[in-house]
Amino acid sequence: MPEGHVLHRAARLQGKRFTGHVVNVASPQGRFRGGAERLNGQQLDDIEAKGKHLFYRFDSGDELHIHLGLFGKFRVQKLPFPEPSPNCRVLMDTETDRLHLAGPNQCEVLEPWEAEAVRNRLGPDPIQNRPDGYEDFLERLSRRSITIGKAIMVQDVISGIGNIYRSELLFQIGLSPWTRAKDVHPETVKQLWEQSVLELKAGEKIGKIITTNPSEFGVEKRKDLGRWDRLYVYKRHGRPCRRCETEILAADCDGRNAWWCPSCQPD
DNA sequence: GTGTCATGCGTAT
DNA sequence: TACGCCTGACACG
Repeated sequence: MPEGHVLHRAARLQGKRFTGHVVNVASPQGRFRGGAERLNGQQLDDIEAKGKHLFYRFDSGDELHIHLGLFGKFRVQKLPFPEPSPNCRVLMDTETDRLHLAGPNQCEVLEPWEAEAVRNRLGPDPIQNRPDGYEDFLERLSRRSITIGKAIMVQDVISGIGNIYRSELLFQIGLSPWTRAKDVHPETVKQLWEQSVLELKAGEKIGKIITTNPSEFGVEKRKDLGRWDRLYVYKRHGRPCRRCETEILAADCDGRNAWWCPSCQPD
């Protein structure tokens, strides 16, 4: 169940094992017909993540486009390979390593221009953190007459943020999810962008979403935080705010729950 | 065993 | 706003 940090981490870790190798590609589940055969025997040149999307570039120019959706899961395996699960959509093998993918929302082979179109549609990615990232975000945001809580989940506005980061980032910068996107001051938008860069990069590094500060809990490292001490507001409705003790609220925001502190994040 | 929920997203109404 | 799609973990009987 991935937000952007998971895909960047996957690209980085899989890259170490698979790029530069000629790979065997198969689909035990059989729902990647035409794709597996087309990629089989090609060399994998590069893996790129943007937002929640992954692009595997092969030497013919073909790009394997994967979006995990809510359920998709990668497993990287080493010899001796275990039996693939029946719902395995893609198996990609080198001589020594195997990538096992199950349950993706999207899994398709694209021409380079098609893959480029997917990437161009997406808003700036905080983990890529390109120089024009903030301006691009601000510009895409200012066109939306929706709340900021909705807007940062729209992948065309900013890519990679999911439901956990939405609530956590807005709490961290003290912005109510119910503020209209157009009304957010550019300085606050900048803060939101910079906080996104910080948190998503941290998430990519450790492979977990942890937004709280360990020192607030009397421990040194994030990994020493208890399971329930890692987030400020996500799924903490009815519990006291970690900063001010006010009761955390939850409400549907664009079809999914958002959590916020009404005192730290006033409307 | 069955039911519910989840870090997502596209399409129809 | 509702539903379909993809799967696994967990709570409950």
